[in-house]
Amino acid sequence: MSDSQKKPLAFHIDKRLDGTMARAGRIETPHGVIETPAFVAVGTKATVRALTPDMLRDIGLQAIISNTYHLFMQPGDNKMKSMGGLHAVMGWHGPTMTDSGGFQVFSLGAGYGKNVSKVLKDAPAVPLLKDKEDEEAGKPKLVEIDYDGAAFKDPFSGVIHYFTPERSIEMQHNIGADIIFAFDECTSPSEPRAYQREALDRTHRWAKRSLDFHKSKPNAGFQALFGIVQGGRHEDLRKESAEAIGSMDFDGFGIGGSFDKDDLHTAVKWVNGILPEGKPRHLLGIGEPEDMFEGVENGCDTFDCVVPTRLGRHGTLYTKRGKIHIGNAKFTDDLGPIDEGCSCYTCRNYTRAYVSHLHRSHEILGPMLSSLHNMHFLVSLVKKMREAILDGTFLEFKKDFLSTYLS
RNA sequence: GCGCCGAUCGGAUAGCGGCUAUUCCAGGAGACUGUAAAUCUCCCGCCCACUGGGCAUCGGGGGUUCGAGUCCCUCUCGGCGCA
Repeated sequence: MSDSQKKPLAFHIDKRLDGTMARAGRIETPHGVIETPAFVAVGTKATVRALTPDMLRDIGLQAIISNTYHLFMQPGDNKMKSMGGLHAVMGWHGPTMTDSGGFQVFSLGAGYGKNVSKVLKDAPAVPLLKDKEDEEAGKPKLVEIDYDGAAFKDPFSGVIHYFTPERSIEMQHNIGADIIFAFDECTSPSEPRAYQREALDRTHRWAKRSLDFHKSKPNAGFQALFGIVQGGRHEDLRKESAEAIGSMDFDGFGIGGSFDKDDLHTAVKWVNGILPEGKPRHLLGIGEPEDMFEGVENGCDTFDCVVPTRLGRHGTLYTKRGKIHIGNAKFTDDLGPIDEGCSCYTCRNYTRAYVSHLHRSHEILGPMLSSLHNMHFLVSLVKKMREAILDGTFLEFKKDFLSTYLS
């Protein structure tokens, strides 16, 4: 096999779960295997906040996803390349991914300065449109989107940087992750259908351009490119996107954009019913336990989310009985572990009272121990989903876990 | 003893005649889903028929004024200076 034909990634399905779309598999990358389903840690600026690679490896984390936009801004994609690439600078020698910067089209654009999440809870469509008008009148955006790409304004220097699909892929080649993503437009859930329609065409054009550019470079031999399905909360757009993106020669797929909390599973099912079965599917930015159960059951293989580290830094910790605010007064005398029966470093060595004290006194170890616990919780949870698929008990596991967790 | 400063919500502060007394910290609670996030929001004198309203309040007392945390007098306490 010549270099140009060499595959940067292989995906094997070990087991499918009857009656569902769930599967357990293995993604083979140049830096190792990801056993799926798997939770991927978000390491935006080439660091998983407050956690070292050793800590991450010890809890069984398999892969880290970094961000092209943020690494371009600082320290620069060329600098990343000259420093030896993502794996070398981070000291993480396992599989890696980079997001294309498409999410920042949303978070720094339509979502800039607003209280809008990509996952909508109890979302009525009408008030959102009103909010949109109010917001548009006031705050400036940091992103302007056009046919070819998106112009990002550096919030500190005011300098404008123009991202095109080709530029995003070039930067991701410089950064050097094992799996990279096509440049897409992540739309705000508050955008009307007409806008979602328009943005979807743009995302599809950009996907093709990302793919063409990628395939023209030798990096295609050792970096895998995933295309991203969009379409918001609309069934026809989601299906159309899955058809369009799924028919292109990507190594795998990302499912992005905004969802309704209540029927995330439906949206995922529409898409995964169409995407080719033999390629991995990554559900972008989704990471709450209940959402990942739905994602796995409906055919997603990998997930990433900021939630374990962000919540950890902010003092919200996962337990089998739901989330707790460790800084609350009621925990200051609690000599139990964060989560009864948890085997993580934090729970093996420290009490709720101590972790509470660390947060209340703003000690850096508080966010560290909390992020570690949360990451262990989610990584282990998805790993258990994998085991439950392999031994055929996934649906029971899901029921048991959620009945306690959501009570 | 004399003189000069100062005393504001648990702590630190703003306020220099005009309506609901500022901000920070501490305290209480909440939010967070491809990270502009070690961030952000709300509460923090008392009471109620709590999308509002009532009553207090700026060391104590008295005064000037339509109106005083703000001006005057006095007392108490603290700091500094002089004896």
